Amino acid sequence: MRSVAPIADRSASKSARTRQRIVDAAAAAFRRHGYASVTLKDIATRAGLQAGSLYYHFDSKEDLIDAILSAGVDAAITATRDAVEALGPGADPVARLRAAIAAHVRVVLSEESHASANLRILGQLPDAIRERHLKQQRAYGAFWAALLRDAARAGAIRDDLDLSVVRMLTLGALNWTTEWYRAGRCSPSEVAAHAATMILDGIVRGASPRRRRG
Amino acid sequence: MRSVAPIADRSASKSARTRQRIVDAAAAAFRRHGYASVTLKDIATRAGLQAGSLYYHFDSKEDLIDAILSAGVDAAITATRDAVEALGPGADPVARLRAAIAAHVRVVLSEESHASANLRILGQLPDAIRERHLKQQRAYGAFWAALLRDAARAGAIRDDLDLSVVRMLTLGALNWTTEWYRAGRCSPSEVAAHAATMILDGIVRGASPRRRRG
DNA sequence: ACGGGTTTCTAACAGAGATTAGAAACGTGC
DNA sequence: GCACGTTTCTAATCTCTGTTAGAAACCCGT
Repeated sequence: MRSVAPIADRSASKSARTRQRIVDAAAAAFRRHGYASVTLKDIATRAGLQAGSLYYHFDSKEDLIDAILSAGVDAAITATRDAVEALGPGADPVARLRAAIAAHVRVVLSEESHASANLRILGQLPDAIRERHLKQQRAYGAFWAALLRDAARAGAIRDDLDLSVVRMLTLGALNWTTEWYRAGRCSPSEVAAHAATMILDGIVRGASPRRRRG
Repeated sequence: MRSVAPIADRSASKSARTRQRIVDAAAAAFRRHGYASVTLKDIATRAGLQAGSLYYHFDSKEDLIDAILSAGVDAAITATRDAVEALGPGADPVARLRAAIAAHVRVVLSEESHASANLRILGQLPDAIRERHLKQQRAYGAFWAALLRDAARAGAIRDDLDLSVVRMLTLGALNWTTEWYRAGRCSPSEVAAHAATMILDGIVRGASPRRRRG
């Protein structure tokens, strides 16, 4: 029997800790090599186990993927919403957008969260798995749509734009960072700042009024 | 023996035409399903052949991938450079950027070119294959770097930005369109226009001086 | 030290996919 | 109608991966 497997903390059962180790190993492998080239043997080795032992913790490879996908989107949702809400209820909608952009970049580039592995393999999953997680992703998309809508209603956004296209382009710029960002040359925060400037104010010289961060 | 296989046109040998059919089928499959979930049998079926017959035209699956990758980056390079050069030598550097953005989006969203398949599978390839094509991709990156550098030298770009970060964020926004764009709701040109506006001028209301297209 | 539940290992199986060799079919100039 | 080079098919091989069953090792309270 498999244990109930709550989120693993220090006091958790051995099983829960091993399970977490497996998820981490898998996420790390996926982040580096994509979905299909990673084998259960790879994951097990990284986690210090034999391939067959994974089946004590997960019913199948798909089950393992599911765990990572959920954790990843969850991390993004939580991080972004917290960052926005930390500004308080009456905050400037552009400042809220800036906070969301920064939070998204940070979580996507962090190694601990599984958001990066998530993005990396999203496009590679069999349709069956992807559909199982569509709802969660839609929720995240709706969150961003609301951010943009509020900003537009406040008159902060130019009115010649289709907000859903803007949203996809924005998230694209942010998500793609996982493909090229390597620690060292510049920090995730710097990337986030660049992204916010570019998306909100544009790269062309010529003052757009809002430049300071909230 | 395999024939020399030039680019296939109508007058080409039967072999060359079949080869092209295979490449097209493979690119279409990759664009839809990613790299590893596409089997040689799938590709062969789409091309109207048996799996084994592919080996008359390609030495291996990797060889086939290589053909698609080269064609894809080639298409992007050609399309973008042509669009920029069509503006003439003395064109406004921001207009050149706008043209490059539009051309990149168009080629990436076109079904015929293999650029979309290319992007889709880039992150999923075994390292060996990817490294073989790094040089070509670097060349494309250098082209964009030059576009941005010229614009910056002309004083058209705000000076608080790291241009290589801007470049990656920009290409990210454009490349990610392959993940969400579906024909119907709006045209690739509209997406391109939104991307250019967002990247160059920002989405926040408040006049940035350059809005008209070249 | 013992016993029972928990966790991991070992050694297999089944299926799929890339690849190959050789046979068949095709097409074309004579 | 034939011979020969080209193109495709068929059937088999070989390797790899997910998966499973059962044996071993581990852990811990008594």
